[in-house]
Amino acid sequence: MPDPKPVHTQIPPSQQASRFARAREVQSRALLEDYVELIGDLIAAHGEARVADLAERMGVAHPTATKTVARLKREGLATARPYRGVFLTDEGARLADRVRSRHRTVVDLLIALGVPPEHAELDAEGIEHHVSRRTLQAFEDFLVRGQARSES
Amino acid sequence: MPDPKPVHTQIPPSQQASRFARAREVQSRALLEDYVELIGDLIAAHGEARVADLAERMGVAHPTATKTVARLKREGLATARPYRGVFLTDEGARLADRVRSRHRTVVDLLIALGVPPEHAELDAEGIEHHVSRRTLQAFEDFLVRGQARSES
DNA sequence: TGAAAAATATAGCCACGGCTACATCAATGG
DNA sequence: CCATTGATGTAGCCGTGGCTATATTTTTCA
Repeated sequence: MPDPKPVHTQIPPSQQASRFARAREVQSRALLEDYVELIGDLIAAHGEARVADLAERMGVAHPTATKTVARLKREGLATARPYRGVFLTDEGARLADRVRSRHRTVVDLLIALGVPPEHAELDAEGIEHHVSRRTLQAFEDFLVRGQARSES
Repeated sequence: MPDPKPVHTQIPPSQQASRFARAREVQSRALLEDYVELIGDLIAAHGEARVADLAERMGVAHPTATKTVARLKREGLATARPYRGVFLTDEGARLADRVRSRHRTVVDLLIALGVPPEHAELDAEGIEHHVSRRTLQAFEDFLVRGQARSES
């Protein structure tokens, strides 16, 4: 039975607005993060990232992938020459590492909480982008605590 | 030091694509969920939900709120007559309850993991929409376990 | 009561992220 | 070696979700 208490109206409107604003801002970065991570993975696995592979793995048509790559270039995260593969800038590579690490932490946390692994992957794909540094730290601390306990 | 192992390329492309597809699908529902919850809160607090209040609390201009309300009507979640307030259909009200309850669970979980409350609210606003039934259940079970321990 | 103010609606713009259809380039193999 | 095929790029459409500017309706109060 859900508690009908109007949680949201108990805080100042401006504060609530800024929460939503942040969520929107995160959302606009999420796609770039996913692409950057995927590009990094493909380069590590095959030495290059082709637009066709990006499209297939993202589950979109290739013009969509091309467009997003253009945006990555605009944002200084990737480089690409026509009909050649896509590569990451230093900044893009750093972002890819952070994203990959955060992704793993989120998945590990969900699994530690009892979510089945495949399910954890599914949910993590959306959740991860909204996990701030501070929250990520809390996740890592929790995982370390759990590990210490299981080792004792 | 981030582990360079290409997690993402170790699974079949089609499976990876469906994860992203799901995340996109969730995203398209997220805004509706936020509005429905907010409308429910405003009605509970003030007896009605005005477009101006929705806009202020969502942190958008009011034409944006009007447009979203139109979409809520199309989706059968809300009703509204011009220059009158916005109200929820039965389906909208049920959704609002589910969303509100899930929101609280996510916030409680984050706090239980050591995230400062205000920070928990901030991150939860984005995370909650991606928490599936299965994962939500795991969160609730974890919270119950923690409560049982603190009571003993 | 009727004019000013506030709330709401409408029109039209933009960027993003999907898509299909079509054009162009590159790689392969007959 | 060049023609076909596959990969990539380009054009142009759509819906969403922002915005500003302007019209309209409702409310308020002098």
